[in-house]
Amino acid sequence: MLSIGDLSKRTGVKVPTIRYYEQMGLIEAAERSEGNQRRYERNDLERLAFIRHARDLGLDIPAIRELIALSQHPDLPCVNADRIAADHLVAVREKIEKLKKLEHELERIISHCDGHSIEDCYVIRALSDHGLCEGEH
Amino acid sequence: MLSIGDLSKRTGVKVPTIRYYEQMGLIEAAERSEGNQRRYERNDLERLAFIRHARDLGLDIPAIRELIALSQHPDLPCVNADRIAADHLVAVREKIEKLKKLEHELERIISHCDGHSIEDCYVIRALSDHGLCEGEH
DNA sequence: ATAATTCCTCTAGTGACTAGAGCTACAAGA
DNA sequence: TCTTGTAGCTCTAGTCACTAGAGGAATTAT
Ligand SMILES: [Zn+2]
Ligand SMILES: [Zn+2]
Ligand SMILES: [Zn+2]
Ligand SMILES: [Zn+2]
Repeated sequence: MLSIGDLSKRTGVKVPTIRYYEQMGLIEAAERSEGNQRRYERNDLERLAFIRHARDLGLDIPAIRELIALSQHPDLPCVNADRIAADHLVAVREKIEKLKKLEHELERIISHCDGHSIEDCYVIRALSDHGLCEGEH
Repeated sequence: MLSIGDLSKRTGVKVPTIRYYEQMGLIEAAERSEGNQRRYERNDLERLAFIRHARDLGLDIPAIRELIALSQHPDLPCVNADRIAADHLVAVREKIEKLKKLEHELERIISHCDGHSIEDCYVIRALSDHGLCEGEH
């Protein structure tokens, strides 16, 4: 039987975050000690590691909730789980694309400034006028 | 004299967002009509376009506030403005790096699943065990 | 004059936590 | 056994950059 602090140390998930996940329905409400403190078992540890890993990979809470639900029906086909991952990959790629455009534009803007007065500053001028940009954002 | 709705249409910034920018101190409190409605002039339009463009480039509100303050001292050297842009570029690059790692890991995970049952699903297995990952996140 | 639209302020909600207040439970040492 | 210190509990509010909605007033068009 682990306290919430033990669980936290072993998974690297902070104590308030564990309580938050319980509130969000990712973790079942834990058993309680006589003094009303949460007590966890080994499978809670696995569940929490799963959640943490999914979060580290950028999945949001509704997606994780769905994956947990799916993982409890081992006989079902896994298309839905695969789709969640694939959709997330698409979203990640879109973010990368947007950020690359920003990176490109920022590089260009910064390199065009000679670093003298604000009056001539290309950074300020570029911000004032999107017409100076190469692409859209 | 423009109403807040006119300003919104010409800049593409939504009406509540304009009021929010005023509250955040990015725009000076506008003059009011007899009936207490905001009335804007041409230079408010430029200011708002500046803010919008800076936001589109991903700058946050404190950074924009600082850039606006700087832009009102044309004789000062522009190192601080350039630094804000450069710092932002660094942050953008860091985000891109993180997302590329995620992209790589997600691609790998998805391609390893044969798409049969949940029991064998590589997506679920990979989420359960970071040891199956190639990198850190 | 009336109706339709726009405007006002204020509050609360978003996502995924984090911080803090005020209180209680538990574990270890004297 | 008592005491102290750490860890736990609940509840509220704050983060960021907005967005949505309520309830009412002003403006514009017909
Ligand atoms: Zn400059
Ligand atoms: Zn631009
Ligand atoms: Zn699968
Ligand atoms: Zn991993």
